Amino acid sequence: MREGVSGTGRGAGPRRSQEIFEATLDLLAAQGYEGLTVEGVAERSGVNKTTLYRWWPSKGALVSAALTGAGRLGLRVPDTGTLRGDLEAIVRQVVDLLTAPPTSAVAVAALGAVTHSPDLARSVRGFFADRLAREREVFERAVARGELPPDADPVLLIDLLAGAVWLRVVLRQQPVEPDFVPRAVDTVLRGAATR
Amino acid sequence: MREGVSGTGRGAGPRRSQEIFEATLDLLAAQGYEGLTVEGVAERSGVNKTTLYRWWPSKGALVSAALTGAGRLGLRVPDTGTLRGDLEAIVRQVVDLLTAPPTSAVAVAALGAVTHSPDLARSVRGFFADRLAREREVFERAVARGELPPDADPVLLIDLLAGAVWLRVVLRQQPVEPDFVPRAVDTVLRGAATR
Amino acid sequence: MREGVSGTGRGAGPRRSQEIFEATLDLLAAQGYEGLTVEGVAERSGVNKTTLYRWWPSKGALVSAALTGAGRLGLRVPDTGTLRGDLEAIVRQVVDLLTAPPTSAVAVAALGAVTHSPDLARSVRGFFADRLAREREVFERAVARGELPPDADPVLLIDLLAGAVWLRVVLRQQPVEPDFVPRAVDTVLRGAATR
Amino acid sequence: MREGVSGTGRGAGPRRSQEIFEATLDLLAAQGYEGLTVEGVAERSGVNKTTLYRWWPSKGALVSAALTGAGRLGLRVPDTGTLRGDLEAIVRQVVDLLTAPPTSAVAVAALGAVTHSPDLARSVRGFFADRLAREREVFERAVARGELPPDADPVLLIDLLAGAVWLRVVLRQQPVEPDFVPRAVDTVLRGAATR
DNA sequence: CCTTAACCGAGACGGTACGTCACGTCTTAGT
DNA sequence: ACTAAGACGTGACGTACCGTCTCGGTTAAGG
Repeated sequence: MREGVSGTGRGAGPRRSQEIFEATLDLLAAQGYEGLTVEGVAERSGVNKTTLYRWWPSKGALVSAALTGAGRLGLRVPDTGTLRGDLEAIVRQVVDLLTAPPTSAVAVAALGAVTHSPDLARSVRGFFADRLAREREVFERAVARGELPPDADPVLLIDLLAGAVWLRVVLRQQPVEPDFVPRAVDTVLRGAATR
Repeated sequence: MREGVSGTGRGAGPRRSQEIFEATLDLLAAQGYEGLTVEGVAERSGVNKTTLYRWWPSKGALVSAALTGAGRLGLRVPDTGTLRGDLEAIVRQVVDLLTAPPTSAVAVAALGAVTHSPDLARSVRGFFADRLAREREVFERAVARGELPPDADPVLLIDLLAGAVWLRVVLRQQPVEPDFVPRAVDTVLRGAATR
Repeated sequence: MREGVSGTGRGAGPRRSQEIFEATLDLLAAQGYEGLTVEGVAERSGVNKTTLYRWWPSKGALVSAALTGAGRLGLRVPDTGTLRGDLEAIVRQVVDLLTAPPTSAVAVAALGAVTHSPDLARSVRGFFADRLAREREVFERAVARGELPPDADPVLLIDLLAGAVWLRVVLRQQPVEPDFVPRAVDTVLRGAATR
Repeated sequence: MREGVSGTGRGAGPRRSQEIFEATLDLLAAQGYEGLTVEGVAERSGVNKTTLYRWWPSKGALVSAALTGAGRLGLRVPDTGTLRGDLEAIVRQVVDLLTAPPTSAVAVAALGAVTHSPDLARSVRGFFADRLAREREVFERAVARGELPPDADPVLLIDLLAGAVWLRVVLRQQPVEPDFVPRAVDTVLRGAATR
């Protein structure tokens, strides 16, 4: 008896999805998006190359599925009692995501490959939309507490903060000093609050 | 500055550098970084593949040289009389750089390829350092005018603003609404000024 | 005639044998032996690939069965009253078999594939044995009529004539001129009769 | 010293043509035409697969070149003093070609693959044309000796004899008895001479 | 009519080879 | 001094069929 709905795969994916996803992300982390090959994933995951192509038409689609299906890159929504605390926590998470192994390699490679694969781009859009949706409650709490005017734009704040981290870490490749997080949050927060 | 001594190539480049650079950037714009091939550049620029390899060891190095050598992607430092005006001009330039053809394709491709090529990464770091150096005067004028406390951090402000644009345009791939620029500048500026 | 006992399949063959055989021969004629694929036959005959493999272990076996089971490639034994006339009729039939559409494609492909499949080779051997057995009566009549010495070797005569056709049509790929048949028969016949 | 015109290959072929041709024919003999793979030839000849494709667009073209370029399958034109003797020698050569290892496997495979590859077919046509041209002198001598009427058709005679051998050996796969050769020659010769 | 055994469809899979593309290296010769 | 021409080994691409397996239906014969 194959308990539950359907056992191994719920009709959407090969039998060894897990091994495949893990192999994909491992290799992505190790060699970057360009260095990632479908053959490599096949070999490492013990699956035949044709099986991969049967399910995903391109490298981008495979990586995209691996990111979604393997559940790394999660966001824990903080609740520290103050908007400042919450934002600092969020920004710190972003910094960690992009700099702390082992996630960083995957995250940077995946996000950086947005320009290379429409499939991946779609997936990344979804990733951000999801994040934003979940971060929204932080701002709702802040508005309820009176820390933020009701017409403040959470998306803008997050874009500013997360964008700064990306620019610094990935594009300018400059280390993030310890006081970067509070200073960034402080600047943005004042601007938003004194509206 | 390449004027002076020799015209064509002063010992540091093949004879048809210009054609090569243009072919490189054209193809980069047309097909992205991954789709760009050395063979393609050779063919389009009418130069032999061997010649390219003689001068640049990798695709990244070639693109990097092309970006520097062809002088696209320039920044005009504004002077509108107010910090707000200057920042808005700068941010608008960034938005244009990433969204307005024909530069946008090159810029996005090149910056997005930072994760793929150390050579390119170095080049991009230089690009940003150069930009920041030239933008500095905007902030000096603002301090002189009293619009900004002397201990404000220009780099942080630029990172926030430019990073937000990148995140929105490239990673989240959401169109930039008309009022994005003033709103972003306003938020950051208040935060910085009320320090 | 397969009526009688069971109609569809009397335990020796899949239910849709006819469709399968026809698909096989059609594809054989259209694309040659090498171009013929089991998957193609499956698709065209509306039968599952597994079913084909359940009944025939190889392409050769399938083609072989198709040739036997579909009853194309028949030989009508002539009786013109003279050995010369009979032989000319037989040779002409061979020429037609190898050159006149639509049978020619199947015949050439099948016979030519003898070198590729033991199964097919066996089948072809049977085909020739059958032909020879039925042609034998032509020679018996000729002996009875005194046109041929009783120790003449019919097999040799047929080999010479049919072989010449094959060599010319398939190996040398030269068109068969109108007077080829009488000239060939004449040569062989004189040789045999003057023994 | 690379004597003469151009050394290894006279502009028509890769550097290791010989190894390639030999590998091709060996594998052809060992596994037949269908079993022959380009990758196999590449591996065995120590040459890369792409190199093979650079020079020959298909398996047929490769085999064809190998047959021509390696000079196996030669014909020695006999001169025994009588037409009968010459023809018997020729037919025996044909029998040997098709039955005696190691040539037989190559010959049968190559000739049998005529139905599979236009390239090969062309090559085989050339092979036969060449043979016929060289065999012609046998018949000229016979005419000069008065053994054959001047209007006899050598091509027909050869087609009859060689065709019979092919039919028997390859298609009917029946062993060639010792007296087959003289009997076949005798039959054909009487027919031709009593013209 | 109902069972039961033979037959079939579907879908996934590991595997081999295909023919192609671009890589980066090398040699030879030419300008 | 620089370049053209072009052969080559190499790795990966994405595809086509191969032949096999498992599972869950369908048929249709025969009690």
